[in-house]
Amino acid sequence: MNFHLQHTDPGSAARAGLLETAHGKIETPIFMPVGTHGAVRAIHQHELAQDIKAQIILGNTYHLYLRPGTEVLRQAGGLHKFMGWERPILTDSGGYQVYSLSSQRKIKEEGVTFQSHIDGSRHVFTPERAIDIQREIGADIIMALDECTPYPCDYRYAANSMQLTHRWLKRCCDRFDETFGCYGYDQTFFPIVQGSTYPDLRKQSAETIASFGREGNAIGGLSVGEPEELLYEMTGLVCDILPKEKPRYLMGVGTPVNILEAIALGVDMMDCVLPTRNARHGLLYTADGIMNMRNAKWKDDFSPIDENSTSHTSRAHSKAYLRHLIIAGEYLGAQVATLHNLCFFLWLVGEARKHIMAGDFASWKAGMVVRLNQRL
RNA sequence: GGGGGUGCGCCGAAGUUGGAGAGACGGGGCAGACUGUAAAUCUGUUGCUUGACAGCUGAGUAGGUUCGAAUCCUACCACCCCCA
Repeated sequence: MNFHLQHTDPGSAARAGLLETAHGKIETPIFMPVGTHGAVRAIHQHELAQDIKAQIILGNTYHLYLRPGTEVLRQAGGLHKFMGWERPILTDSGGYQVYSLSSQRKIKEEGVTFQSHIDGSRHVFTPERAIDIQREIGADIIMALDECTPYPCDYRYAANSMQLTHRWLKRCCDRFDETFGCYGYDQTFFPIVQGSTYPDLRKQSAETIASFGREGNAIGGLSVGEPEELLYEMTGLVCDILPKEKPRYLMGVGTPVNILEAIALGVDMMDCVLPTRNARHGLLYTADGIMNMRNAKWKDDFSPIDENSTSHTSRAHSKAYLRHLIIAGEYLGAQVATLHNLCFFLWLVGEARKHIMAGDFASWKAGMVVRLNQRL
């Protein structure tokens, strides 16, 4: 992997860069659609590439390990071939499931024991196993196994959890460094900063993670319900410590405003289920605010869903029609809405990048945030 | 034409040996939530008035019996079933 900064914004910590992976280049800052099971819900790979112009997508180690399983992925020649996606993929390690499936897992020094949400069977994820599975999935960027702490989280727990994540990181690195990609191309490995919402822990974690000297670094444990001020405070604090010349990935963020604020703080990569999940639930993001398509006020509004969208279906179909599809529970409603939201998120980071290159990101962002916060 | 049955909420549907229904449950409607996806999910609300307390109206229609009726009686109306 290779990363080089192309431009830094004079009015903020924002930067534009180019990330090169085994499956192609990524222009940063970038938003990465989430495709947990080897599919971005309601979107086909063709649309993902041609319409949305996604440059990289996510897969999930825990979910892909349970289904279809590493044996199938190996036979397929890796996730890229299995799903027919030739561009970069990043896999989350399962660390988020330590948080989201907290009721059915146990954390020990050795690793995490999960009870499958599918059939109740027990599975052990050690740091080594998480790396091995991600080798078999074949993602371009693979993540350390961490514990994504919940919010709120008491100091003592946050500190102990962070130390455990750091010890796991050492084991992940060792395993990664003594193994190779299964399919003839290189993979890269990102460690993850934790420390909950405690500045001293975040600082300690960021310094520890930076000391490992990996090719990129991630910030985890945020956007789990904490106030946005804390999200920004922790992100800014950590970005100031993580090396400038390496990509920074803020995990699980966020809303369009969150994304612009994070970019301003020096974040290069983000992912979030919000554009896809909310689309399925009828919530659309536009440059002029959010629209709840289920609201009765769209019932007879035959104007385009969003005349400025880069999504052709958002320009071709009316708000009234999309509302009808969503209210009627038609699959097409989820497809059109998801296509819309992802096109918007990719458009937004693309614009952010243009303005960073042009040197007027900060002022452009200030105006956009006001527009984005509107409710249509 | 004769016989039988049913009739309350936006819809379907509980409940009554006569004793306080704004009335389970489901659907629909309206609104909200969703941030490294156990989510095409979840939550609230859904007679009228009030910010709330509270009050008002309400069991097809009109009468009757009774201390008291959605529940019993009579007539009428509507719908369903059977016979002709």
